[in-house]
Amino acid sequence: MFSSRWRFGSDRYSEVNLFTDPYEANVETLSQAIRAAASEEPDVDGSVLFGHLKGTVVGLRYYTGVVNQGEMVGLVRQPENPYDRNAVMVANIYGNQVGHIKRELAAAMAHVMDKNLAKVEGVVPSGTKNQFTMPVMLSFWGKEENKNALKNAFDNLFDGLMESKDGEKEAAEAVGTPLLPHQKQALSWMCARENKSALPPFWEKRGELYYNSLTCFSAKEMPERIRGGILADDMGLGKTLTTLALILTNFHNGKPLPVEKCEEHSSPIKAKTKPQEGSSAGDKAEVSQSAAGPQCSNLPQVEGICVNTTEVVEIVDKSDNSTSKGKKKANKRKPSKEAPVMLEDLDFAAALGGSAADTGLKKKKKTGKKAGPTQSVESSVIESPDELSARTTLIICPLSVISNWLHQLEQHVRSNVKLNVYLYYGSERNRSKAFLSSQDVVITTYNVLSADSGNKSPLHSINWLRVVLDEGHVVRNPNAQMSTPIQNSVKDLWMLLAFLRLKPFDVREWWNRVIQRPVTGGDRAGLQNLQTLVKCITLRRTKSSEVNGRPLVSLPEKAVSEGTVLRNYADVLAILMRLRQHCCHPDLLAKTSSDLGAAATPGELRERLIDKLRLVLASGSDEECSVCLESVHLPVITHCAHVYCRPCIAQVINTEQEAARCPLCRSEIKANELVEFPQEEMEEEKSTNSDKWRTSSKVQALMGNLLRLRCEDSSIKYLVVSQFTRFLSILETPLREHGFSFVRLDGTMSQKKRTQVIQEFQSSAAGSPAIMLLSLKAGGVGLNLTAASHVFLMDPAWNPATEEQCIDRCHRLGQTRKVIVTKFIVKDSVEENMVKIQRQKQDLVEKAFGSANAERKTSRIDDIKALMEL
DNA sequence: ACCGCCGGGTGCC
DNA sequence: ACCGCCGGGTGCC
Repeated sequence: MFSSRWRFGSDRYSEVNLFTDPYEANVETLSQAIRAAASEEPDVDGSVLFGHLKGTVVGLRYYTGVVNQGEMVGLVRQPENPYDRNAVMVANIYGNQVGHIKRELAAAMAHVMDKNLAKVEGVVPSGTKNQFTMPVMLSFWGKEENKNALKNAFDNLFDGLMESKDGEKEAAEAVGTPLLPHQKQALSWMCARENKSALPPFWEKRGELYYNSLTCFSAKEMPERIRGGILADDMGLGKTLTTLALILTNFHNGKPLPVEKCEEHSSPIKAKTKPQEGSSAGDKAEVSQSAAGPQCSNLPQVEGICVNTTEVVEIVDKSDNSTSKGKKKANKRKPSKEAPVMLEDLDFAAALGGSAADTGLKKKKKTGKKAGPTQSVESSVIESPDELSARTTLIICPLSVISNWLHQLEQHVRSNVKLNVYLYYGSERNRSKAFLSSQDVVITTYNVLSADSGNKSPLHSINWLRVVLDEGHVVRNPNAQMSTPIQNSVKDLWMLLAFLRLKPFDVREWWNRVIQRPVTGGDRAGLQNLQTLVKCITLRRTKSSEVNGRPLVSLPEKAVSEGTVLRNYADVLAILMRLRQHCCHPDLLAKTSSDLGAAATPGELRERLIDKLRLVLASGSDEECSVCLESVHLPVITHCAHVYCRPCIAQVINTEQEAARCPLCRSEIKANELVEFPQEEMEEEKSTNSDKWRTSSKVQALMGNLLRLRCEDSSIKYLVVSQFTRFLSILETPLREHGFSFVRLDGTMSQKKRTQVIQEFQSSAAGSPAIMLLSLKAGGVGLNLTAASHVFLMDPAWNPATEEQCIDRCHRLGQTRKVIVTKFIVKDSVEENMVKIQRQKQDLVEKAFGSANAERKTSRIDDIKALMEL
């Protein structure tokens, strides 16, 4: 037999036996009791409203009890329930069972109800006709002194729910840009990470002790809670915007940053690189009046640690695969259904923490601290001015992204919102602690941070509200030696965890013993633990992630902004290509819109990819396919702007069963997204660009040589070789002008035409062509051009072997003369570096004979590094 | 429940 | 295949 107690209203009705006789006389009594309870002030005994929580009633189909919209329901503990000793039964006002509180929530409520921490009321706001589940709004009432105990109980019991990553949160009004769904998710998650104070991963409460299930360590004191996390989204998903939204939305306990609004349309951002003249009194004027100190009594105040923070958000670009690509298995329990619970739970926590909880005021006349009815919530949170220290968010980032932060602040903060932003940079930076801590945002760089170390540094002595580490991978252990990428990643991770002060892994020894060594030793459990750990504190989405069944970003963005300069090396190639073209002749520069970064529509993207492809193809250049290592055949370009032979990349896509990735940058690639060069444009390309002919230094150098040599010996024949067929076209003009007879051989010609041209050139008859304009990669092996004894290489190739081959076409059996090769290299240009690289390659081939081909795989990227002198 | 979750059937391209 | 993927069975506490 169940004996249950209504925990409703006043104590008079606290003991009602629901189950002895549910359908008889008691019904009347019970409903009367409930009505009486509802009409009565529940706080006659001094109870206050702790907060609201939205829950779910499940199992409706098993019971007959019905509820009307807006009706109250009874919540009855069922400690004897054979399925769950935490069960909380839901009954309508007649005492008929409606269903049960969903299991996870019931666990929390059972604790609260059994410990008598609060009385719980339930109202069903909607969905009363639902077949399976219905929502229920729960409110918690209790004695002021129980508030903290209740909060702790919920924090721990909701540990699992809290980490739900599926909830969304709207940004504060001050954020002018609407957030995308995945950004709202990130905001929700970041707020939760900051506001909640659940136990860190692997910690649980066992009786009076706190126990770590990994280290088997137990402590009387609660382990320090970690209030930050790692937002490890892919590039281009809006980490900066989301972080700005966080700064404005979650000033404290889920409340937005109190910001001053001004009428005029002045720039909201006052990023002051120059220190303010005048005294600290002048500095004080920067503090807006409504900038009340937060209630930070429950925030840990730690002194003397390198980075002194209460709340930390880390932003890294890509967490390493070893940690983020966890086995699906570990994903077993994803409480997505609980998302609304979590959101409500946030409000609940805010209500618990807030001294003048607005929800409370609505229903109750609040006793004690009297808040005037016209007083706004913002003005009611003003606290002592010495708490100002926790107002400021410190953003640390590489120098190169400072402008991005400032720009995004400008762009996304409403223009009528006055946000104090200070750029803590440059020798004249204002080091006043009072000034800095009066700012809303202080931005600085890692270099300034390390230069500013020591006691005098304000960066280290201010109690920041939160610290944001942008490009977190920059934070590295300075003692770290070169090691494998995986080991480095695990080390990086340790740095981040230590920064977050995740006990006990902030102590290196524990980290090594429990995580690092097992993981590097290939221990499965170790890896599992690492994954669990990272998953607890990390939110990571890729561009292929989906929100509500839709991809995070539309296609064009996917190809854009993918990675660093070297990773997106097609851009570098394109630039180098232009430099090389410019060395030959200014008109070679294809007139392209070319900036891949600005493509807005798939159509535009395609246009730009074709432009890029045009650059690469610009005549038989020796660009090679990274798959087959030969020059590209049937070239296609991926959305990440890398060029391959179509058959090669098709094979890659077919071989990788799941999502195929670009061999160069690991972006996801799809067969139907490969862009090829449209045939018509190929022709059109040829005809354009011949308005006015002009010369170039290489043209003049070549003509000078030819004219001089013609005087010396008119019987010599010449090969003029370039990678750029358009350059060959340009050369035709002065050759004709000076009466040279020439032929041309390039890759576009049919086999028949080639044979004809070669025969013409090889002929020793009088009037036969003296010059062949030859595209570097034209023609196959076996091309016999022994008639030529002088080769002009107009532009250097990446691979010396390509040039070698070309020279060999005339330097072969049948050649009677000494072959002379002339290379034209523009001084102080990219070409000089290319020649250097060619020499190094030659050396390499000579030293490591046979292994040259294996080396070639990575060589192009290394070439670029060398060219850039990286 | 127009879901999520589970476990069985199944398996190149 | 000690997988992934598919589709059917299923569903509170």
